[in-house]
Amino acid sequence: MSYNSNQYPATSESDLAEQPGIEFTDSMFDGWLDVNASSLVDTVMYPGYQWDEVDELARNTIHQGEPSSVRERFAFKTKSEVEILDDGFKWRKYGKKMVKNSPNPRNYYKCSVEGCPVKKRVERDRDDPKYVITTYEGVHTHESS
DNA sequence: CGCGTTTGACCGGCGC
DNA sequence: GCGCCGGTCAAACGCG
Repeated sequence: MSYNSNQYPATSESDLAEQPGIEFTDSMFDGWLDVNASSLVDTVMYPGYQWDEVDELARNTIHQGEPSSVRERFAFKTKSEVEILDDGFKWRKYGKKMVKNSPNPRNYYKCSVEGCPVKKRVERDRDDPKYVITTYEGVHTHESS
């Protein structure tokens, strides 16, 4: 599969809106925005919520998805002081880069479970530093620890 | 020792 | 090619 590097990973709300195959609805700010489940890129936004306000079902959806519509990649953002959100998995940081046109670094993490291919990256919204943008990639090959 | 972080090097894709 | 840019590697280091 291939991705457009100009549009992924999303680093702001407008970037998300520009991703191909994504259709936004008026319910964007009501909770999960589940878009175009058949797309390779599922994008979910959860603006303005603290991580611990995200309900259990939503958290599970983040990491496992439905077998019939596996979520390969998606991004969401939360209003948060801290960037390390406890999502129930163990992560090992393996990189940190400054990104163009943003004063904030992007951090790269990989799931520490042997053989599990899942990665995530975390960065602050360049337009509104109160938000943390988290992008997950892949599906765990195991249960959360 | 075992595991996680830090950090500069390295690499591949792409536009010019 | 060459340089920019984003992503990854890995050696050194930190810490329980």
